[in-house]
Amino acid sequence: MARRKEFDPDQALAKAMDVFWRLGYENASLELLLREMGIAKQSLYDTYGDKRGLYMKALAYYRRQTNDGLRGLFAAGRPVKEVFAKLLFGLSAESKHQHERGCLLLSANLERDTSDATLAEFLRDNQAEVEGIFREALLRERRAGELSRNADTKALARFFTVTIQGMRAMARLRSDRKSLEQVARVALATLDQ
Amino acid sequence: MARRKEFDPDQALAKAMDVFWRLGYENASLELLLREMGIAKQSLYDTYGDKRGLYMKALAYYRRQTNDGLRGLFAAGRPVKEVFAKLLFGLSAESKHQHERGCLLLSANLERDTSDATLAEFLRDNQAEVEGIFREALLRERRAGELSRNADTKALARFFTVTIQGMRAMARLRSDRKSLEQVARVALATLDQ
DNA sequence: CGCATTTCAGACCATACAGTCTGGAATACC
DNA sequence: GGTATTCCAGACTGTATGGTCTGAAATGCG
Repeated sequence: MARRKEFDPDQALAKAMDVFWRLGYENASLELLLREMGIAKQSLYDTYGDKRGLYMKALAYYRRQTNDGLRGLFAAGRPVKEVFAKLLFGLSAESKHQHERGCLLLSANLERDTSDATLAEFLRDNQAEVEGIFREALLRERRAGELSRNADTKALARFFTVTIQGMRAMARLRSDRKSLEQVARVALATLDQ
Repeated sequence: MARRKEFDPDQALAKAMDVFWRLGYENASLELLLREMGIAKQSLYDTYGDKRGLYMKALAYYRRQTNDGLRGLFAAGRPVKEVFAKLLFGLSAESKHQHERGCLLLSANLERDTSDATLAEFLRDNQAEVEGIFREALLRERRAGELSRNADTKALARFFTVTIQGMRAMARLRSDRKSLEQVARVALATLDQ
């Protein structure tokens, strides 16, 4: 029988995610990844395949974490507008450091080679998932009569995923809470029709 | 005296911009740049400094072109909402190829190293410029009484720069005209208050 | 025409980096 | 305790890439 791994694959993956998040795929050198993960090169290749495999696993990890968080926010049964407000104002109030990191998946989308079909599919799927979370919450609210009967829940869900991405892009450049909150207020007003 | 350049620096720059636009900074190899620009390596270094210099000049070129276009759109004196509609629906109707290319400056923002102060400053400046164009148009409209007296022009201007960036991010992934138009409609509704 | 100067072309160099190989250490089972 | 198996560490390799150097060609002015 063999000896056990000396590191926790999930914990090391979290570290790798952190590096990719800070630096992007290209600028995250294997050397730095290994140092931050605290494992040997061979262990990385044994456990995650190659750099690309590690990257994809890190993206999946991030996605799961983020979307579970979203589901938690909307599950509480609070008014949807309140939850969106919490989301957008929460984003606005993040630290400069967090603003600069932005969203790992948004960065992945914009730095990716457009011919990378696997990654594109993964990101498309994620976008659909997020839209689905938003849409279900909006539908619940509409059924409960809290939202206008003819509100277009699909359009609104898409609109908010787009708005969040736009805000993340802006925040990465200009970590200015006031400006972000201005945008948030305008966006939230679309729910009062 | 010396001989003249055998190529048009501006035309070659446009070609370089095209390459960066398609592939991003990292993936645009010097070899490909030279091939597409149709010049020799030494000429590139003589004319543009180095790869980074060429990149920055290409970004500036793109910015000038894009923002001149924006100014032209808003200058015509048509109702601002109509112009924003033209902008957002125009974006929605672009080809898949155009959607995949997205916005060079948005990509630059998201693939950049966060410690790159020069590039950050350039992009911040551009964002302010775009917001300024939007804001002036909104102010004109408000003075003319076409827009609610207490409309927050600064907030609206920011909101639309954010929306466009979000839509560009989404379009890069999912070139789906209908979805984009849904988002555009929700966003445009913020102007009817 | 001839010279000074700049451009062009491509060989050349240094470096960074992903990925592989090798040898030794640790560990679980017999 | 011995042995098979897996892990760890780091040397090594091949390659791609940005950037420099050298020499030759072109060109404008005197």
